[in-house]
Amino acid sequence: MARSRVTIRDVASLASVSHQTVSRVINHSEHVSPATRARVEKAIAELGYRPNAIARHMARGRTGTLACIAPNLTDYTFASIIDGAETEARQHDYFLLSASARDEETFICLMDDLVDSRRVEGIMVINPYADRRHMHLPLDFPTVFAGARPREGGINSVALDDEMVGYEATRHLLDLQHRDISMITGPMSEDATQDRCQGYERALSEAGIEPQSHWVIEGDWSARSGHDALMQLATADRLRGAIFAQNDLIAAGVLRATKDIGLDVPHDLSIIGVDDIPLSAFLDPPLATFRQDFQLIGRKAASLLIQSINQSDAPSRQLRLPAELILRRSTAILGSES
Amino acid sequence: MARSRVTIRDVASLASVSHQTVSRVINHSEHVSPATRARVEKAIAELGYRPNAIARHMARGRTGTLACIAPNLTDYTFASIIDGAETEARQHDYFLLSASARDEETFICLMDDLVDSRRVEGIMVINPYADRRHMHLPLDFPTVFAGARPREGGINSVALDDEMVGYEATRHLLDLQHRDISMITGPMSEDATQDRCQGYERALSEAGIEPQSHWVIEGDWSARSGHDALMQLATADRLRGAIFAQNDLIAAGVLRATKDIGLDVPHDLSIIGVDDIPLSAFLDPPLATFRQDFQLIGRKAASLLIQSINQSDAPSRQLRLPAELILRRSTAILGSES
DNA sequence: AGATAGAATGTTACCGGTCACATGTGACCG
DNA sequence: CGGTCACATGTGACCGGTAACATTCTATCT
Repeated sequence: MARSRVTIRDVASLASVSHQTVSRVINHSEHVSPATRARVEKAIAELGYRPNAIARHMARGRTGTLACIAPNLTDYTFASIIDGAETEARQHDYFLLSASARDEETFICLMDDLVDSRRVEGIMVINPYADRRHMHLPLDFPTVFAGARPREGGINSVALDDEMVGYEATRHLLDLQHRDISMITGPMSEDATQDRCQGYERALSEAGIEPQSHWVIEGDWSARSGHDALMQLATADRLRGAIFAQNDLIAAGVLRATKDIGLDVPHDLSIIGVDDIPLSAFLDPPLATFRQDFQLIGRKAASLLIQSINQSDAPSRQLRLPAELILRRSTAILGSES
Repeated sequence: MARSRVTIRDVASLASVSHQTVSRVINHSEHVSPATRARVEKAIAELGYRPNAIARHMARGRTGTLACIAPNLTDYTFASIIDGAETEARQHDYFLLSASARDEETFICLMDDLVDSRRVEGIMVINPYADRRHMHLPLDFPTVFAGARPREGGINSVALDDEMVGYEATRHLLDLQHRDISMITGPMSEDATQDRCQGYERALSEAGIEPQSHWVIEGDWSARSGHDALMQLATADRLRGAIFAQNDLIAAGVLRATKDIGLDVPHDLSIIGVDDIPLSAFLDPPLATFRQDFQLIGRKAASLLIQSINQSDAPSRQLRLPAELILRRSTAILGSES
């Protein structure tokens, strides 16, 4: 292929200048006379020269690449964060290399291949507490957590204010007169889950309600787990009032299950989720939820990461973003006619 | 940070060998005596040496990186393909750099930054006909299309057999005695859309049914477009029998709309989709659909790409994958009681 | 024993840029 | 008119590996 094996020295000799002058031209340096610049640019065009990114990285000692590591790339929330991060990164002339690390072992390998071999300048970790992967994070390496707050200080992070969302979701149900509010959670090992639980408990106790332990069922963020949890509540005859599903997939599973056992939402049961995934508005009934701006989380995370690469002494920052309540037909005042 | 600025020469001098010998050790070359190897390995461990990937790329003239370009990274189908590709790539010691190119201009920039500057060894393009982006593909550069067949020969591709799926989806509805089969499509500019249309028409004509032009409504793969299309059919009083939605999002929108106008699925209307996205089983009613194995598409695409990088004379291949019919409650025999 | 093959190891150039510094040139100054 | 300065340009080393070839050493063969 014609696609260039042309080097800076080829251009130099065609333009009868030194390779350094060509370098100056392609880097838009001052100190090049207009005449020379024109001559070099002509030569570049003539040969179809394009600077070799790898060689440049080699010489400059930086790679212009960030890595984003998530448990998988298909989860809508992860993918949106990555998408936002990628957009932001490219605006700062960085590329984003995304990798999925299903398990701890894969994560370790990735750290080795990406960080230790200096292929990337910084890493963004989505869901760092999925397992013990956070134990294998490199020290003193630019890092940002996206979608989760760090357990220890010193790490940049951008995340939803989970406690607040848990609080507000519960508050919303309380405002609708509900007193019997179950919750279906994500994995208890994750901080987002626990924080949302805390918000839930705070709202309940503020309302003078003693949280019942059997109101809380642990799920795993999947629709299937939501479905199963509702069935469990139904067979235990503990199904009444309202349900706070810690994400929309769980809520979707719950909705599905209500159909299966002939329950009317919101008349018999109010349901609220978190995330506002694209299908939430199309479920039956359309799902009330808290909208997270995942793209924004990704963009902010990337921008924080790039900042900490450029000035390593920058203090680390933990950003917490609010969520927006999206009212839809899955919640209603207790006892209201549908 | 301690994280290595250690070079191969540092290791060499500590182990009292030449840097070349160290290179041999880290590349598992033969021709290194066990004693020397042990000494070098000890030095490597002692210094915490890790080979610099960039320098290696520089010297070897290859980057070990592939690029995957999609209109966005959030669409479930795209993300799954990417996820599969990433997994496969890593098994072959490649990294996958994923980038989203919302528009043609971004796509051109990406080609420049990734291909012309030789940052990647091959590119995988998802949805190459989203706009005129395919016009800007590099010639003579390892390329594979994922999820779309190429319009001209010579390009590797892995895609669903869209014509077949269109045929079989329609066939399924015909088998249920339906004669009035509308279709809501993706953008007509995309080949997948057109191929599914062809399958639809073939099935109808084989059944001796003259396709009515008003049976076909163009959507854009979104749930919103499905919803709107159904409303359009309803107001035109052309709503009966069955609907073939060219993807599950459209189908989800259709289902939502049926609720809004008080239609019972499948009693009043049978609906079938394509993709089997995770929520399809949780819609109401659960959506009958054709399951695509997106992960597989991604894996095969990556593997094809890597093949064509390693032997540039390899003939290009166009793979077409089948889809599996997943029967759920959204279709029924015409006139059956629900 | 000398020739010879083959393994083990070293030497040097090279990948394609950038960096630090040296040099050349003309304008301007007193 | 010599000296200084700013700007334009060139030179060579260097980034950290790998490739190609050279060299040394040992074992085998005639």
